[in-house]
Amino acid sequence: MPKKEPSFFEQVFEVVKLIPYGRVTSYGAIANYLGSKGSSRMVGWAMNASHTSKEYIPAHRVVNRIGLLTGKHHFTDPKLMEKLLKSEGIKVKKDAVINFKKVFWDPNIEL
DNA sequence: CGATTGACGTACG
DNA sequence: TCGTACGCCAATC
Repeated sequence: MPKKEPSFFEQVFEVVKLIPYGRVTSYGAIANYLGSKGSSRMVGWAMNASHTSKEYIPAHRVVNRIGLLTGKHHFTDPKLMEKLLKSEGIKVKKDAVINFKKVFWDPNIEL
């Protein structure tokens, strides 16, 4: 009975999948885009559920507001997150995104 | 159905 | 400037 309804997660997934190559965004930005600004924790929850999602969610492009890779430990391999980001031209140093402000992608503005 | 959790963010001391 | 406390809201146990 594949009766799935549009849940909070799907909205987060959609936005995350819309993140362009070589760009990153923050949990708060997504939460704000969904209208629930302040509920940044929900975005984190959604990402956790992304593992169960049928579609691939580039969660490595989502970091916290300071550009810190707080969610790297939730990946199959912690170093995978940095590797993917570096692979997209994003420099990562000590679990932090370099030039975060420059590569930051805000759905509220871009969309 | 109530309590707990959670990959954040902001406020306050 | 740094550390701690609280709020957000939905999902899971």
